[in-house]
Amino acid sequence: MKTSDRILETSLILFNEEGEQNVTTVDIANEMDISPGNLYYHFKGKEVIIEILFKKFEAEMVSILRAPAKKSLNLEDSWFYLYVLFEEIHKFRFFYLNLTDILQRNAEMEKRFKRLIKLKKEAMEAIFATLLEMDAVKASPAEIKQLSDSVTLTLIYWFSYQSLINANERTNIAIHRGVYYIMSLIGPYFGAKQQEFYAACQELYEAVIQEDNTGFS
Amino acid sequence: MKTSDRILETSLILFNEEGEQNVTTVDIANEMDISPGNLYYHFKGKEVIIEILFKKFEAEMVSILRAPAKKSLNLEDSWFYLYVLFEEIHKFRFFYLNLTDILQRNAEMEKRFKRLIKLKKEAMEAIFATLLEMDAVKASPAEIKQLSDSVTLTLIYWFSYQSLINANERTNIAIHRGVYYIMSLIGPYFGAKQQEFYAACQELYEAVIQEDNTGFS
DNA sequence: GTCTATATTAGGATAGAC
DNA sequence: GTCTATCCTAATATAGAC
Repeated sequence: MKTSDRILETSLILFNEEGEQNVTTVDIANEMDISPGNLYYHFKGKEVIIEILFKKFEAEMVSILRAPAKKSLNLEDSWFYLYVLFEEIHKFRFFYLNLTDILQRNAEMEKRFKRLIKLKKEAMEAIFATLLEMDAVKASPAEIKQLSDSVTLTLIYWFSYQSLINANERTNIAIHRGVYYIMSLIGPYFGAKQQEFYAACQELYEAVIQEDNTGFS
Repeated sequence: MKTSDRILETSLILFNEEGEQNVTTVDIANEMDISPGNLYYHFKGKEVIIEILFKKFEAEMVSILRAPAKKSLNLEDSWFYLYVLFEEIHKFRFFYLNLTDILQRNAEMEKRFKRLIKLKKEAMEAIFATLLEMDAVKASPAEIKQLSDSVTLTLIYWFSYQSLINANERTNIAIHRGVYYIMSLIGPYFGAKQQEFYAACQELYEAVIQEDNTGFS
């Protein structure tokens, strides 16, 4: 594995674990057992590393977000899709945990991140449009807008919120909780048949959290 | 006005406007036309200033959050109460815009902030309990828990979210949007009569935002 | 209480040998 | 490509005169 790739990988791990602000270029170099000088040979500095990590994240996220527009998702697909989204965000969570600060420092990244949010909202609207067509969900256009907004907000801040409410909880559980939280935002708008699905998910959710907590998953 | 008070006041303003991390002790001193040395005569450093500001915020917030437990709020009161909460949070928004970082640096503050969130959630549950009793809202205990959670999350991250979605918007509008957003979370659980109130609020909301945008408010 | 001047430190960054 | 040694800068903090 090339040193430059290892730098990116190590940076991402450290940023996620310690918080971007608490990780210096020297920390990254130490973790890898290379010299700081070597790190600077590969990248101009920390800011550049962050930018490259952002571009990776952006590329992955865009390809995920384009999916619902291409192919209609049914209720089960949509549910699974939320897991994919949460996992992607968790993979680059350092970014979300210090959003204000990171974006304040980099106007270009700010612009692109905001575009990403717009995409997110549009993906949600596309999903709801499909669910509406299938009569899985019953809601007015205004309610759809509102729901998409709620889901988007939740996706952005879920892990921050969890670290306040359920600190040090396992990733899987945090994600389960997130998916279930979003489900219950949509709950009131489900059709009669989907209410059953929702209730089933509720049971599943309780079970999974129970299981995860006992450490047997 | 005493210098030490002016330091606190100026710090709060600068923190809110520029972001805490972008404001140094020298910046604060410059803004006040005093020397950095003078600032350090009054406070050991920036961290201490932040702690004192937090304690002020905490005291104000606790007294606000205790209100619903003491006195039952009807629907109109609850709506007004949200404004009060949003305004208080906005007054100390620098804190919320860099939560992860600030709390990471100060374990004591982290503990107390988390306690504050718990209080917030309890206040919400108290409100919903009252609305439930008055038949203004119809929801299961699980749904009440979920709603309180949603409202709490929204209160914490609303201004962060707004700065991503509607940057540089006027405070009043951001707060109106926030209150309306929360209303629409509760919307599906309103009783028939309250639906009317909700619809009226919706119109009011549109009007106020229109008015504010034209600059005539 | 307030100032000026200066010390300390940490993090970011570069030069030049190997 | 990698290392060692060193520099630069910004932010924090203190000493001592007034």
